[in-house]
Amino acid sequence: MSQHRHPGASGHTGAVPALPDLPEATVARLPEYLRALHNLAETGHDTVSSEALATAAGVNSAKLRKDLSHLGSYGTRGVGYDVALLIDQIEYVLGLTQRRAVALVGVGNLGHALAGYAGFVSRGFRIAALFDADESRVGEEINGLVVRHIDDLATIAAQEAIAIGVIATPAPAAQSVADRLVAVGVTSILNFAPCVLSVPDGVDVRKVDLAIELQILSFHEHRKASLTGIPASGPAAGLTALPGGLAATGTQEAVGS
Amino acid sequence: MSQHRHPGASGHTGAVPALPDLPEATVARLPEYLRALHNLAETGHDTVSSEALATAAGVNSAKLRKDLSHLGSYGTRGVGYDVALLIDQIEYVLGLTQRRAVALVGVGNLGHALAGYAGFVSRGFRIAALFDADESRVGEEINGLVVRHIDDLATIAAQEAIAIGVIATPAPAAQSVADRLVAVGVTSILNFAPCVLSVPDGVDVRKVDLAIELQILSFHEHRKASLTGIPASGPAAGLTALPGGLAATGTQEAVGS
DNA sequence: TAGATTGTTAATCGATTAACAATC
DNA sequence: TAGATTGTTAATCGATTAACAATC
Repeated sequence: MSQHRHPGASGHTGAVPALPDLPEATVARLPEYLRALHNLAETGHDTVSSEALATAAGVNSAKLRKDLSHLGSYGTRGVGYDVALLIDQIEYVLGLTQRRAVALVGVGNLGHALAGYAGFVSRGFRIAALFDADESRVGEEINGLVVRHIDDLATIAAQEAIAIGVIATPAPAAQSVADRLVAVGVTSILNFAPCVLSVPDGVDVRKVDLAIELQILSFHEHRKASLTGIPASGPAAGLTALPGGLAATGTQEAVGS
Repeated sequence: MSQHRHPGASGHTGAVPALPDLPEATVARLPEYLRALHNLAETGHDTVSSEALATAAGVNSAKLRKDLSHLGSYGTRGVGYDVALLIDQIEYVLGLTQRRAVALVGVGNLGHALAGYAGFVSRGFRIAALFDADESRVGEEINGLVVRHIDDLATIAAQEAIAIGVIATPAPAAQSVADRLVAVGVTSILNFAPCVLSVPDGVDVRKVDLAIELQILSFHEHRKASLTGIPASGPAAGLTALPGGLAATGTQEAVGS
């Protein structure tokens, strides 16, 4: 991840070049492009067309070009995009030129797994501290890190310059944990607890609710069953031919592998 | 979860009433309303206004009323919504009147945690089978279920009427697992592997990528730092006052707790 | 030059929101 | 009836998409 001067920085007065005001939908797709680009780089490609990159990222090429156009113009007409340059660009925009420190709160079932998740480390982050409110878990070592008591959050947050807090506690504890994270200056929270968090302006919260994902899929199962006229309780309904046009959930489109 | 006849079922000819054609954005919010309604029911409320329910679900009331209007009219003007009735309604639409069987493939770090995740069971699902390709993991018992070899998928899928497949394998294995799931009739897949899956029309895929969530937060951290003129590497930037209008990420809005 | 592919335009589509008439 | 709150309308906003001029 080399530092890369941002080209959209015009006559801005701040000490740091302002980032382009990217649409949220674009921001959410940039990490997917980045992942696809790393795959391409590893397989020896140094140039890629919008069509090929779009396929690898599971979007259509018009959307990809539109998204990239918000970053500035980094393609070459008639040729495509330089893979290494585009990686640098996207990593710069996403703020991945520094490895951000993550604090994980709640080392139960899910928290344990997250603490050991290699993808966090390989994609730009550093798990800097683990916390729990349960004394019986404090002191346990997970993946080379010792679990601290949540009361030590302030001390450790200052030491480690925590940029992002991850909440993996039960729902009833989550708001209190969020309040503590905000109090020590954390302005980005990833919440795995199934509840709504109340935070001040300027704090970003993203929520991942595993049961909700299944419930959304359940709706589509139910809908497919009702369309084919097969009773919703019938087994093996999935083997029946379906009318087209149902595949897209807004999450992924079918693409050639 | 009582069976509830769907009111939007007009003169449809199929054996099962057709579901209303809900906007995807609405479908994605219904589970959040359902969770909030269950909380309300548990705390003794039998009626709720759109304003109160919206707050509990982290959306504004206009959006909530609009969403619910797609299901039909279940509120009473001047009074609000009947909590129990609305729970039945939403559970019906989401297809949660039956407990759907889930097959989980990949019992590594994350898969282990998912296999023990209580939220799946408490919110309408049944983990019916665990699979792995690694012989050393086959036979292990997790949460009362024995891990089977992925080659046994066809046999067990037929026995258990698997409705949803969850992929928690490393990325290189995910496409092959998806192909196998589709081959045995699974038409809904939740993918935790960081890669794009190629599936036929009629198969729904939702993707959860934990690193992508952090990268989106990283973008906003980077952006906040650039706006305040504080170098992106400076610690404790979060304690600085920020210009307003930055809180919403499209994922959650600030609400009173 | 001819072929390929980007970056941009403009049309379309879907989602959000405020306001308020309907109505309990 | 008066007050409260829904369901719907219409305006606005943001995202998607196809098409193609620009240009390598």
